[in-house]
Amino acid sequence: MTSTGRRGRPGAGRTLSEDEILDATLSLLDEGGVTAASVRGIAGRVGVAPNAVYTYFPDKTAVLSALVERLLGEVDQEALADRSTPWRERVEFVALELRSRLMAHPGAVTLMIGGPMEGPNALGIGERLLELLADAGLDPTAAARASYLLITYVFGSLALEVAELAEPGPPPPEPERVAARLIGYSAVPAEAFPRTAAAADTLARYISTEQYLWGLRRVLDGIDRAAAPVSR
Amino acid sequence: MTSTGRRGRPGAGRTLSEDEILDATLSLLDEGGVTAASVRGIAGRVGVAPNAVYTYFPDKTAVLSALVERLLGEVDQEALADRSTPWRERVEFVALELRSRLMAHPGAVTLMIGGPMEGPNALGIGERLLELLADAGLDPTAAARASYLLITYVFGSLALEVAELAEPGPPPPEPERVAARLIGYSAVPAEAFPRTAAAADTLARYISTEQYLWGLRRVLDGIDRAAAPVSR
DNA sequence: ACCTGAACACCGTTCAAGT
DNA sequence: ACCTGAACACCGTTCAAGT
Repeated sequence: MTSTGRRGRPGAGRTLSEDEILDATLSLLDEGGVTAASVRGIAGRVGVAPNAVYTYFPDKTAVLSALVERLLGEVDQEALADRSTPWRERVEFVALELRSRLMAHPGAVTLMIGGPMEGPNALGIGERLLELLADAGLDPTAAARASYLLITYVFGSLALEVAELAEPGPPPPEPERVAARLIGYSAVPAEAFPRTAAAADTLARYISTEQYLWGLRRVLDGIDRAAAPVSR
Repeated sequence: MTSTGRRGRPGAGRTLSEDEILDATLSLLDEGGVTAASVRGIAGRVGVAPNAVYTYFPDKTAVLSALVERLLGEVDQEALADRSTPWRERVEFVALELRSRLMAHPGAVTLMIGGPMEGPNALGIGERLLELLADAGLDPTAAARASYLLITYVFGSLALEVAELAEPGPPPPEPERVAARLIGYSAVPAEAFPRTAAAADTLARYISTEQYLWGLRRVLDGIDRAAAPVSR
């Protein structure tokens, strides 16, 4: 086949692309977690010497930041900006979308909270959020604070949810139980921590999508109350 | 001086203690960030061969987990359990305490969210939180969810706050500006993201302790509303 | 311009050997 | 029981050399 074969390199011109490197990085991340996404591993997967990666990216963190930006590009910013639906619904929709897209790549969540998100996609989402909160009646100061609160909640939730799977090899197939295990699902001594044991049981029964939405709605309630301090 | 000198080892018996290893780990974490807290670095600091660490801990993650547990032990659980003060004030007090104690060791925050917190101190704090939420009138299911929400908020906030400093060498001395920088303080193109640029300005002006408390109070408002769905 | 081989300064962990 | 030296299988990154 006349595909872009790695063999028989034509003496000049690039045999790779930034996107191919990001593809390889993401697949390694999914298969083996954060530790598997090494420069040497990436190079090996695309069939190139380790240092060839540095032709495309200045260093490893640049590769990972670019990957984060690409994943954030999948978020539907128009849904966030659509004034025909109530602002709370828009937040809930995008929060759920962000969760499902990112939990498909648990290793990437660790990367997101590990560094600042300052690419155009990250800034775009933040900007839409601020517009939306203005729609909700918040003054600019409250909107700034509320947007930061929402970002904190969403990424904090995902970080805690992912923490349990972060450790060995490929991620286990039951992300729903994570929230429960985080507060000690497996082996909580019920004598010493009776309420914790019962709570772990509760959170194990309710799937974590429900928990995620419940928390988000409490946050939105709090923002709502701040938005209308007089009219009620 | 007849201090516990590392030289002239007495042929038998331990020259170290778990606590000495944790002290060394914490100081390395504070001085050089997460990457500086290596097994070889720890061993070097306590004056021992790298593999001697494995006499005291099974592996590196065990060292880090023990350190996390020790830091959580500094939290005043009695303040959380003290029924003579209103439940919201108790949460705010401990949330502020947790923030000041952990932001003194930014590298440790990364460790906390990186893995499950399941030591006795972590479980103890969770248990006190559940008791407190029962005091607030929440049924066990709502209390389980609210406690998870509060944990998410506190550690999510700290994780985002610390993300900016995580990168090189010793942490910069201005943790107050971090929140602002996180959403692009440094170089937000105001033409493309006008609200973000203005919000960054807002968050830069208000110190992040205020932002932290503002968010916490929105969360508490939301929980409060869930606690009393009928009586108002 | 892009890729390679070789090297540098690191990792965490294991193992056989010494006391 | 505790520590050491040496080794193994890795890292990210740099540099001189080749096309």
